[in-house]
Amino acid sequence: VVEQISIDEAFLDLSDIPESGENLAISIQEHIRDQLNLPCSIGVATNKLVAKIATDVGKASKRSVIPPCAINIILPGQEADFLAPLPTTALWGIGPKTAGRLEEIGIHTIGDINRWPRDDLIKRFGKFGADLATRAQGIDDSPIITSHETKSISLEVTFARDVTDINALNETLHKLSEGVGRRLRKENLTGSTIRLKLRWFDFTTITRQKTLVSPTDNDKEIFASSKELLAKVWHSNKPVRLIGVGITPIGKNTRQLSLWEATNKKDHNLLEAVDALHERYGKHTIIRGSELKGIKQPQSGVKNDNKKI
DNA sequence: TCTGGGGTCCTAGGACCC
DNA sequence: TCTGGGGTCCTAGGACCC
Repeated sequence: VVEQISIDEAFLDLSDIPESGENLAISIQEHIRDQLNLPCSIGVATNKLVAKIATDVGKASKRSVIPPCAINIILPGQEADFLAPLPTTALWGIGPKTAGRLEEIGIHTIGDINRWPRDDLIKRFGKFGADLATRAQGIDDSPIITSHETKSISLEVTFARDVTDINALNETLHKLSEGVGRRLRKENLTGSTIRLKLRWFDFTTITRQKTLVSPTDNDKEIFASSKELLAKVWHSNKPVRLIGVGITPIGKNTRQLSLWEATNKKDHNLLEAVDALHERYGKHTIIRGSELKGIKQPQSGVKNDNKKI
């Protein structure tokens, strides 16, 4: 039973395998080295929380050796003792802000959390405080989750130089909207809330969102909404550093009948055909002319691309 | 330590409905 | 017509993770 948690990390539930955790860890590490020629670190414990931290601690302790290939095993019953001396930030969910708040009341290590009255943690941090108290003891009964649904899709870019030109911003928005639409269709998903993200030149960041009447996977609709949101917040004297488009919440593509069904279907088929061309021959194979009205044609790639239709 | 490009989850306020 | 309670949805932002 495997839960992938990022591009290069996973939880494995080995409880039904008779072999010892240590032997399994050694053989997994060997296989990865032999077959992929890659280093990896492994933590073995009775739950995900402790296994993850065991990996981090093991990896850090072998940092001088390159590359780190640690195996760190925490025996049942040793969880709290293992965690006690570690800084609070070793715990999932404690970042710089929360660590700062804990420091203020004299909590520096996970052991300190453990000694602190649970009720007071709850008073200060709410539900999160209760969680903290439990996890500081090394208790975690969260299950291994083998599949997860996509909950949102977003794309964003940071400009090399801050942008004030609304046409340039719209052009970027258009490309991002296409990218988001493409991913939706690829995963056979639709979303109903379009979110615009803007980072101004001074690094302040805002988001603006709009919920559609019905879910979509259509570039045009995503672009229209994000463009509308941008128009509401854009100031000619406020340079933009980053712009992004996202969609949420996500549902399975249950194409519902609507008054515009015929148009919708045609549009959808067209987009899927374009997706297929892009996938097969590259991004500039085909460009939608009608949507580029009033928007400068993208410069990159077009010049040397004789496949453009 | 910071930046960048993804994500997730939580909170809080407001609108709206019954 | 007004008040109050409860629930849901939407919006915006923040903290955190890899």
